[in-house]
Formats: sequence, C-alpha cells, structure tokens
Amino acid sequence: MLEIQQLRNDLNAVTEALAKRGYTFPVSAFNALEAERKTIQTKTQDLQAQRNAASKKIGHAKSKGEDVTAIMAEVTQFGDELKQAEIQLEQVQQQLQKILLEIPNLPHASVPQGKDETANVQIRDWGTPRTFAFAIKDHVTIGEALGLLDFETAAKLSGARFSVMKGGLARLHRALAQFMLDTHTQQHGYVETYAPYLVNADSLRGTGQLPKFAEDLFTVRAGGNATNDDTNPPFYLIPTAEVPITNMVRDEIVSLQALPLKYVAHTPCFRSEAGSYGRDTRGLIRQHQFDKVELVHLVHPDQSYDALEELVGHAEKILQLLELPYRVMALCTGDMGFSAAKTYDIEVWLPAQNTYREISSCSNCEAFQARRMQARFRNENGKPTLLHSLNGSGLAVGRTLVAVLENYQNSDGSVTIPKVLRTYMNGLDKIESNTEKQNE
RNA sequence: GGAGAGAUGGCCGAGUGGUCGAAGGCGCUCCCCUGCUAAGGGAGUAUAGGCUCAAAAAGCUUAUCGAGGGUUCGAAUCCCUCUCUCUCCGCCA
Repeated sequence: MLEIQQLRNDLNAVTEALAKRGYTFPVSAFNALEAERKTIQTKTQDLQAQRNAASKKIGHAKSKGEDVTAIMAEVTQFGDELKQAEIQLEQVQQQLQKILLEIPNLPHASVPQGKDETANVQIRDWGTPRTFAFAIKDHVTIGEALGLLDFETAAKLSGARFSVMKGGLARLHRALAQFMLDTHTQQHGYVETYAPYLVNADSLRGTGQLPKFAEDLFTVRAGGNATNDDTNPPFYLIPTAEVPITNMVRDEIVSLQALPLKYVAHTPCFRSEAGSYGRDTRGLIRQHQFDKVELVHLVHPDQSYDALEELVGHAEKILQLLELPYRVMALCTGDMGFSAAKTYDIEVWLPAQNTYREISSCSNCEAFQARRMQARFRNENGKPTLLHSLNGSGLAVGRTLVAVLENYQNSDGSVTIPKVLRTYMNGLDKIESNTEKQNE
C-alpha cells in the first residue's frame, strides 16, 4: 500500500511511476473521492465536536443539579445529520481504501524499465553448464525410469499438477530442504521458524495477495462443507511462507535493537495456478503443492537495499554449494510482483530445457507490506516507524530437485548425488533404479 | 465438546454512564542535588487521522480501553455478536 499523503501531494509522479509497470492509476476517480472525503470529513468532525461540547455541558449542569432540557434539545436537532455524515464518510473512506489496496508498489529508481520478461537484465552468472556425451533426458523421464516419480498416482489421489515421490527421490527432496535450512541457520544467521500453513485473510492482505489475487489461492473451511456466510470465514492455504512469516510482525512495534530480523522457514506452498493452464503442464515445475525454503528480512529502512543484496547472495550460495549453474536477473518494471519495489530472480540451468528457469525470487518490498500490516519499529528518536520487508526463496525445493536430476544425470539412468547432500543421504552417492529397496 | 474467568497505554494495574486519552506504579527521557556510585527531588512520556498553512512551527479538531454492532445528549463502563487468552472436565496427535 502506498502512503495516501504521497498521492495527495504528488499524484503525477506516482501515476508516472505506476505507468512504468503497466498500471493505470484511476486519477479522476481518486480525485473525486478525495474531494468528497475532505468535505464530508470536515463536516463530520465539526458536528462531532459540537456534540462532544454539548454533552460535556450536560454533564457539568447535571452535576450541579441544573436543568438540561434546553441543551438536550439542541443536540437532538443535529443528531440525524451527524449520523448521516458518519455513514457517508465511512463509505467514501472504504472506496478510497479499496483503491489504495489495489495499487502495486512503486518501482525503485534502479529497476530497469520494460514491459515484460524480455526486458529483464542479467546481473551476473555463475558456473558453466555441463556438456553431455549422451542423449539427455528431462527430470520426468529420469524420475519415472527410476520408478521413484509418479504423476499418474498423484492424479488419482488429487488431480493434475500433483506428484508422488518415493524412496531415494523423496529422500533427496527432504535432503535438499534440510541442507538449505542448515546452511541458512548455521552460516547466514537466520532464525529457523515453524508457522501455520493455514492463515486468515488479514495476513494475506498484509503481504498483498488479497484483495487482488484471490483466484490464485486455495481456501479451506472447518467442517468440510462449504458455506459462504461471514460467521464462518475461510482459512487460506499459504501460497508461500512469506505470508505467515512476514505477518508475524503485523500490528507490532519491535525495538531498534532487535533489527534486523532474519527468518527462514521450510513449508509447503499451495497455488491454484489459475491463468497458467497449459503452461509447464509436464513435470514438477509448476505444481499446486510444492515445498520451498523461504527467507524473510525485516529491517531498518536505511538498510533494506543492502539487505536485498545479502539475501540474493544467501540464495545463490545454495546453488554454488550444489554446483548448479545459474544467472541472476534484475526484473524490469513490467515483470515485477505486486508488492515489490525491486526484485532479483535467480534462474538455474536446466539442460533438458536448454535454458535457465526461475528457482528463486528475491524482493525488497520497502514499506509497502509494512504499511498494510502496521509493522513498525521504534527508531533512534523513539518514534514508531514502518519497517522494510524483504523475502526470497532460498530455494524452491521442487525446482531444485529438478535441477539436480537433470544436471547430475548419468548415461545409465542413475543420478549422482551432489557432494554436500551425501551426509543427508546416509552417505549414498548415487540414486539408481533399485535404490528404493536399498533404502528401506 | 461442557463449565467458568478474563482482554485497559512500552509493561503492571485502577476505573460499572458525564470535566476519562484514562488514577497509581514500573520503565524510559530531561533537569536539580551528590566528589563518583547508590539514594533523593522536579518535569515529561500513546497511536493514527483531518483542517488552517506554500512549507515548517504552531494551533484547532476527530477517532482509538480485544474486534464489530446497538442503547444514550454522552460508553472503558450497559446490551448483542465474534475473536483470542487462562482454569477445570472430556476427547485427541
């Protein structure tokens, strides 16, 4: 959410900045509402002041035992007018709030301008894609040939975009998450966190998924049977751990000494993937349910851009330790997410697709989420001040598994286990088709 | 699931219809005293808005005592709904 002051004082600059990311700000609707708000609010507060003064007089008079019928009559006169004004003000402010909640964040000055992902800018790359002396397979073929990856069973259980993993592959998946958590907690100073997978609507409003992106989410209701009344509001399955973790500071004022707060959490993520029908339908790349290790920073505003670089570095470190080639892209204005002021994507090399694919997205949201959440800290002068929030994948576990399978595949159909993961795999150095039995 | 108790400022805690944005204490800030420290004395100490103003300063003003609704000229206080916390019983991983 943007600051309404900024919209009042400098609407042109805001409109221009939003246009860069392809968002058309409803200028005339906003101006009309603002004018209306000003008139009604002044009137309302005026009447409230009158009422308060009169009520106070009544109190005084009564305590002295004087007659109060005259003053009472006076107040009663404009009582209706006040009630009307209050209702009207409430409506106008709700409409303004609705507009505010749907405006995306302003891009930082350093963000490259562009319409879509073709305008993203490569910042650096790391590692050299391996050359294969045999015909390579994609992760689906590899996993199915090993007998450890099964989409048909998953479809029976749930439907499209789910998966079943078994044996060494399931274990490798777990090993990746463990390895990521251990690296971030032991080497990068994060606090490991376990948080709810079901959250309320306030949390999703806080991080920006609601009200605009409800169709991307799954909802859950107690009792199994869907009812739509307000007395039984739904839970939402988290689309990312960013939601519960960032919202831990919602409506809080943290001390200056506590900053920066750095949290890491390994959670499943649930996304409806509405609007991506037909895209990435094969394999583990785009699932309704996937695991992710998420990094969240809550920092002093002066430090948020340093924190962003640090955060990207932490995610990159995982790929370096796994020896997977990647590149870092600065997203352009048109490709950034709703809440982000600046975003780096990390893309990992997938040989079967002969391209780099997103495996992490690291964003500085500045005060955008904090303003929605009223997440603050006490600054150097003791004043409550909005935090800056950042989040990034460190990394998406399913996609990392895909990258390992494809980059570490062997001509005989086996997959070598990256060195750093072997302690998590009971010393195993290779996954083969009979691994399942060996492991049981 | 059943029975009961509760939610007030950074924290503790008083307040059951009127000058209450809220006593008192703790903490914190500033000042005085003291050779230093301890002790003592004094003052201050919520948040978010609106209006006036070019802006700052300042002034005026509104809202907020878990959330929402209601009664009333007036609600922290009375009524209703909800949320959360705690205690006991039952059940459960």
